[in-house]
Amino acid sequence: MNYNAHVKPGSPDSCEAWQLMVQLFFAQRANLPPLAAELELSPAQCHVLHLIEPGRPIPMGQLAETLACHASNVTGLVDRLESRGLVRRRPSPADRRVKVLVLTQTGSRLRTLLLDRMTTPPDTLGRLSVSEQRALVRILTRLLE
Amino acid sequence: MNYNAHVKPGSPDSCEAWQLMVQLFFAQRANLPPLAAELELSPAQCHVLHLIEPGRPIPMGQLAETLACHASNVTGLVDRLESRGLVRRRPSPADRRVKVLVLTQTGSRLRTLLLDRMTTPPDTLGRLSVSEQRALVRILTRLLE
DNA sequence: TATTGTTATACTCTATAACTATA
DNA sequence: TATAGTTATAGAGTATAACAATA
Repeated sequence: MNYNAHVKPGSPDSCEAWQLMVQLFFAQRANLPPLAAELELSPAQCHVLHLIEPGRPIPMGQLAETLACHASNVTGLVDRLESRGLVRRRPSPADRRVKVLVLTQTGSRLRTLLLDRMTTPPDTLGRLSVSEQRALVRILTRLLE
Repeated sequence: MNYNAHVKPGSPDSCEAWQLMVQLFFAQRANLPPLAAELELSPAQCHVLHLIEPGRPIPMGQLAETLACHASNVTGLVDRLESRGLVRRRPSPADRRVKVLVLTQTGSRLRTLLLDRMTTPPDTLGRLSVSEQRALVRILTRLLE
């Protein structure tokens, strides 16, 4: 029998840190629906809007891959965003099978509003010292590499 | 005209830190469905399982509040978890309108498995120094207060 | 009367399978 | 043949409104 079967990789400190991250993730998960509803968006639509950067068309397939969902979902998701005038499908010049997504001006404005609301830090973050806030920025930057 | 209407509260550093957090949140949002599918759970069911701690019965209404969703969702969510033998509804002794949720032994084991997988830190976290990992633990702890 | 949870309904999200157009 | 996206279908997640049981 392999007694190491359930030994988790990672140092004790990194495990402890990630446990706290998971707490934050679930808290944020509950946070998104009400925030999205204020903008008359669903959480999934927020995710899509977050991923389409202004001036950076993205193929639908790449969106499906980043969302880790089936391509058929993206069709409906984009249908609804397009019917609201937030995004547009454009044929890709390189490969006529591919459709790329671009934000409309309305979509771009709503995206800015969304990100502005989402990235407003909670009060607890303001209670950290400036040096702690900078340490957090440095650490998170490396986590996202 | 109020030119401060769109000025975001929080120091520049805390805003920058929270922008990075939002990046992590969306990355994790895409991460959950495949992880949940391995355990034959949905993301929402994972959230519920995370919130029901073993030996700590929780009223359905409180679950709805923490999930920030309507009470009627919890009915269906719990229906499916109960039909799989993961949780049980129990009448509350204090108020007969209230039903509290408890994990079954199977549910408790699956919850442990879920949290174990979710809290396994990504490789990028292991690349931080031990002192950085400890700083992160200290900071996240205060964020969650 | 107010509150907890359920039911009925409608819409969105999601995966699977079959399809169309293009490569 | 293989790939990108769509359509059809079914099940899960979600909100609203009406309801039953209890407070």
